[in-house]
Amino acid sequence: MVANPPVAAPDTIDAFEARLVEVTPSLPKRLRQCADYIAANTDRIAVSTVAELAAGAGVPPSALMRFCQIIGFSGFSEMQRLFRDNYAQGRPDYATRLRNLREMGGGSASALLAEFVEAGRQSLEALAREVDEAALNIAIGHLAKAGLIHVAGFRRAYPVASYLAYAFEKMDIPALLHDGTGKLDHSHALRDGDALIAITFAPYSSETVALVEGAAARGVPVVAITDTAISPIAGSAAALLTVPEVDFGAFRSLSATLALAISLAVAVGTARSGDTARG
Amino acid sequence: MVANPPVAAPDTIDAFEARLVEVTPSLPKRLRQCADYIAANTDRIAVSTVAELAAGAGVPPSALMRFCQIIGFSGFSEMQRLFRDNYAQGRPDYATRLRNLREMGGGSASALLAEFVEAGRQSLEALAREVDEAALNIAIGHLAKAGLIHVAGFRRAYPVASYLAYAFEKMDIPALLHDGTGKLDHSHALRDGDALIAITFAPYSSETVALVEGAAARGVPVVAITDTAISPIAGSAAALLTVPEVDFGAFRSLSATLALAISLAVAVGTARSGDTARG
DNA sequence: GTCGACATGGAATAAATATTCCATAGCGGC
DNA sequence: GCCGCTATGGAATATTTATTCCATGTCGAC
Repeated sequence: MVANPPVAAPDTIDAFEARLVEVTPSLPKRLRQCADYIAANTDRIAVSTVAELAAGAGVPPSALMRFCQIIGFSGFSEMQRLFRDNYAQGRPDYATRLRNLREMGGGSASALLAEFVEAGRQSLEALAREVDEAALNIAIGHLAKAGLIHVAGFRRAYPVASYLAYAFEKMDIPALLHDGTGKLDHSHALRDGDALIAITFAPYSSETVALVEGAAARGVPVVAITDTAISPIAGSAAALLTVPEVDFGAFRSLSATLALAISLAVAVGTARSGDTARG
Repeated sequence: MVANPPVAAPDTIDAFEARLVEVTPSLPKRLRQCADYIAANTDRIAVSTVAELAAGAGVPPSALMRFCQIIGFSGFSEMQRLFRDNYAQGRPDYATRLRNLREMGGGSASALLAEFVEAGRQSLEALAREVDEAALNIAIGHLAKAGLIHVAGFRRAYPVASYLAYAFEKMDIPALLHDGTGKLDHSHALRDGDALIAITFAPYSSETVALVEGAAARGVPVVAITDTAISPIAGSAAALLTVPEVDFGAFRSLSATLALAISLAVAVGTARSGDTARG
């Protein structure tokens, strides 16, 4: 066979589909089957083997290999890589980003900004997709009927905590920000009927963990805003809200965390003013 | 090793997470790293190799294998099969999900969250489009050579200010957060060679405006992060960074402001460490 | 009907990937 | 400080999976 004209491999899903449409009409039977099956099952490419897809299409593996090459890939693996990379909605190509951060000398500040904007955007989208609505409603329930809402978050969680405290204050909801000023221990301020919102991300601050455990031990409900279900504060939480935030080493965008926090605050405000109006 | 008690391999994602939560606390260092990374990246399991995940977690592949077995799987492949099988249920794309959340109705937390997420996203996109690169570079220039960086922002700008202070601290850059604790006036701390980052939005806090004017009068360069070019601090600023933040209700998302702030901080950190290395 | 060009399937091979095993390092109890 | 345990990293091996190659089949042109 003469070498194909050097068709570049598609580097986006859109390019892939365009190429698929382009070549399909001229394909012989078996390759046509491949094209049809692949077109109808693009979502399986990332998680299947050649053998599985070939079986699904009703062709031998070698036919599928030829198909991949006709599309422009060197083989199946290259095609699969395209789909796997694109699947990682929420954190595409972490390695590239870290490199961008390191190579700031070469890049401009606005390139750096673009990276953080992108990280924030993806964090927000992931939050919308993955938010646990049930947990959110449970959290609101606890906070709406709390006497005093304690808010705790240190280090990188502190901006979130302070924003929550600000929002509660604006809405005339009794809230106390545990900020560690003067190394005072505010934990004695927790009383029956109160509630605690704790925000912490790995590496988890020991103050926050201790406060959460103290609250849980006293029966004060804890709303935990954290990164994973295995966070040390997850076990003590009455409502566990995990935030899928894209993280560059030390710096997380906080976009998703803040969006969740402010939604929570406003929902609590609404619930409370409803109660007040009614009562 | 004696055979483990026959722990059945989790057969759903939920069972997997439950098992993860159960075993994590008793895990030694390396295996804990596996658990943490896996918990934070469950979505990558289906499309990654052992080697990739192990690298992400910062452990050798054999550690990750042990981890899989502790969870109850025969090995990595079995764990991956669970995630690949569950992968098919295509996640709704962002637009669809957003619509679903919004349709939850007026006061619901989900609907609020959808609005705040969308506000944040639009703010970020607007920032990427409209950022004043020249001003950003000027700001970085001033901050990179400042002796001490003062950070001021009150009320709703305070989360941004505190995040900046945190970021600077992480990078060993001398910075002082003017937080108004104890109503002390830190303005006497401004010295020649310092710089000030001031963040304020309408209605502009008088403390911030006063601090900016004081700094400008002494020749201390001011980096202003604000909402419009007619902000009261715009006139005194050496570098004016306006952030097109979309408000929803009474609260601003801060997503764009934080993205800008963290970019600024990292750029300054890079510029400074470059100078140090060179000097 | 024969020839040639292309398509096809399957088996052989190459490559990637998972998995096991073992030597050693670290840590706690004595 | 020594002993025994567990954790660990890396290299060897097994397994799976992708890829190539070739013998055979199919179809159309003459």
